[in-house]
Amino acid sequence: MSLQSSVTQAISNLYNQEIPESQVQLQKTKKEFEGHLTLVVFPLLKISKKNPEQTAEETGKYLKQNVPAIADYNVIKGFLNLTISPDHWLELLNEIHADADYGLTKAGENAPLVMIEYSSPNTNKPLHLGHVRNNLLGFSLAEIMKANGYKVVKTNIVNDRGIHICKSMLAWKKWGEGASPESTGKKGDHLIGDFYVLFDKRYKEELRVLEFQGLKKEEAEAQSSLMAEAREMLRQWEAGDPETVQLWSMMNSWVYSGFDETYKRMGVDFDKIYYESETYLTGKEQVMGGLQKGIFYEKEDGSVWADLTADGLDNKLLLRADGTSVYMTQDIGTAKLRFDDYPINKMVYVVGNEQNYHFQVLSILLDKLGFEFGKGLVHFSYGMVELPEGKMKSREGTVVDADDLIEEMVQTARQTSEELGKLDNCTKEEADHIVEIVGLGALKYFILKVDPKKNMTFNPKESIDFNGNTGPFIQYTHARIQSVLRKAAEQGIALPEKVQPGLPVSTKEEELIQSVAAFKDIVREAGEVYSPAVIANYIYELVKEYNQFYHDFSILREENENLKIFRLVLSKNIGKVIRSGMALLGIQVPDRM
RNA sequence: GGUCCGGUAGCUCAGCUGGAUAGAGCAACAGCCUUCUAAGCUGUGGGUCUUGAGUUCGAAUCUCAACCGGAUCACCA
Repeated sequence: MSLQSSVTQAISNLYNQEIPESQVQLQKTKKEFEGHLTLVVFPLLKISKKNPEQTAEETGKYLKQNVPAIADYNVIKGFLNLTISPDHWLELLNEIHADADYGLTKAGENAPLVMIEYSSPNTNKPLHLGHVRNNLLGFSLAEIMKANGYKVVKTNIVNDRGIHICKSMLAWKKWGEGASPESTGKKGDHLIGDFYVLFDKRYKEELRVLEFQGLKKEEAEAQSSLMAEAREMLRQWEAGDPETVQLWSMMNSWVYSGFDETYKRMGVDFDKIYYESETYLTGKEQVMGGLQKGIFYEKEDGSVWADLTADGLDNKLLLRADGTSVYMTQDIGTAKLRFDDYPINKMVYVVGNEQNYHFQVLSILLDKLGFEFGKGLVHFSYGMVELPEGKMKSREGTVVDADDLIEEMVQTARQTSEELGKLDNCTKEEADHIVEIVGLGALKYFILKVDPKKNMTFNPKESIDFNGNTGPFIQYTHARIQSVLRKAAEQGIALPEKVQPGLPVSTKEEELIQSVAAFKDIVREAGEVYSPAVIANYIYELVKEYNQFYHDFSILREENENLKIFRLVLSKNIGKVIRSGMALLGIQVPDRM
C-alpha cells in the first residue's frame, strides 16, 4: 500500500472524511529537518477543524501506530515529518535490485502507438547545431515514450524538393560539373552545401551588377538570369524531365550518405523516412477532397483556402492559384500517408518554436479532415540555439556545423583524457571508444539538460566543460561504480539476490535509496511533459548524491560483511539507474574511463 | 498592433500541479591525492526570483497590468 493511501486512510479514520489521494502532499523532507517524507497539513485543516500542530500530531501518531513502514514522526509548524523504518528502505532496494529494467515499462500488444517526427533536414546543406538539438531531443523523446510503454515509430520527413535544391544543382552544372564526393574527398552533404553557398555568392554578384546599372533591388531580383534558370530547373523537375531528375537523385544520394554518417555518429536513427517529393501530391488530393466536402473554399483566382476564423485564427492558403502546393499542403499529405502506413494513436512533431503557428493550424486542419490524431497532435516545440555573438546566420558564416562540432568535442575529450592519464592502460581501440562516448556524451547532455522550450546559448569554446553538471561527470561516476563492482568480484564477493534486513543503514544511504526509487516517477513525468531535461537533471542530482556518499563511506573496506554487500548492491543499482537514465537520453556510459 | 514563449547569483541553468531559510555548476578564494578512479570531495563569498498590484494562513510558482528579450502573424519551407 502506498504511503499516500495510508494517509488518506488515516484522515478518514481520524476525521470521518474521505479525501482524494491527490490532495495528499507528500514531499521529500528538507535536509535541515529530521525525516524522509513531509506531509503538508495545511490543506487538511478544513477537514480536521483543528490547528496545524494538532492535526499534524494526530495524523503522525496514527501513522506511526498503524503503518509499519513509518518508524517515527515529528511536527514543525504545519509540517509533519515522517521517518521511514530502515527495513522498509531495504525492502525497497530489494525490489529495485530484483527488477532488471527498473522504472522502464515495456510496450504490450495493445500499447498505443506514437509516431515521432524529428530531424527533417533540407537536402541542400549539411546538418548544423539547430539540427543537433532537434535530433537529440527527438531520439531521446522516443526512448522516453518507449519507457512509458508506448510503441514508437521514429520518422523523418526529408525536404528533398524545391527551389533550394535546384540552386545547388544549377551551381554544380555551371561551375563544378564532374565534382563528386569521391573526386573531392568531401562528405556528400558538405559538397552540396558548398554549391548552394556558391550559387548564393554568384547570385549576389549578379544583383550587384544589375543594381549598378541603375535597377532597383526588386527589379534586379526579377531580372536575375541565375534565379530564372533555377526556377526553370524546378519546372523541369516537376515536369519529370529525365536529365534533371537524374541529376537531382544523384545529388540527393550524395547528401543522404553524408547525413547517414552524421546520424550514425550521433547515434540516432529512424524506422521510416518520408520524402516530400513523394508526399506533396497526396497533400493536394487531400485538400481537393476537403474542398469537395465543403471544409475548404476556393477563391476566384482558383486558390484554395481554409477559413479558421471560427477557431480564432486567420484564413490559410492551401493551394496556390496555379495549383502548386505549399508547406501546409505537404504536411497534410505526409500525415495521410503515415496514417495509411501505421495505426497512429498519437503524433509528435519535433520542430522548432518558430513554427508554433503552423502546427496550431495543422492540428485544426487534420482534425477537420478527420484524422484521429489531429486534435491531439503534439508539437514538441523547442527554442533556438544561439551563439554568444547572437543567432547563427548562414549568410555570415556563423553556422556551427554538426560534423565539425562533434569532431571538436571528441578531440577535446581525447586531449583532456590524455592530460589526466585516463587512457594510459587502454588499448587504442578502447581509448578511441571511450573518447567517442565521452565527447558525444558531453555534447548531448549539455543540450538535453536545458528545458527544450527555452532558447539556449551555446558557446563552443567555453560552454562545454567536463566538470560539474555534465555528461562526462555522470559517465565518470558510472565508470567508478563499475570499477568497485569489478574489484568486489575479484575479491570473490558475490552479490546476493536480496540484502538481509536489520542493517545499520545510515541516513545518507536511505536518501540514496529514496532517490533511486524516484526514477520510476521521473520517467513517467518526463513522458508527460515531453522533456528529456527532467531525466537529465534527475540523474545529475542522483550522481552528485552518490559521489558524496562515495567519498564519505568505505564500500570495499567496510568491516561488516553484510553492510559491505548492502553498499555494493546499492552502488550496483545506482549504476543501473544511471545507465537506464542516460540511455533515455541516448547517451552511452562507459565501464571505465 | 494580435497571438505565443521566455526574464531566477557575474555566466550557464534547476526549482514553477502554491509550502519551511530560493538551489546546482562554472568563474573567484581556501582546503583535501601512501585509503575502492582528484573528470572528484569539503568550505567561503555571491540574490529586490524584471517591476507593481491581487488571490492566499503561505507566492519564484497562480491572476492581472507594465517593462525587457525572442518567435510568429508569407501564394518561403
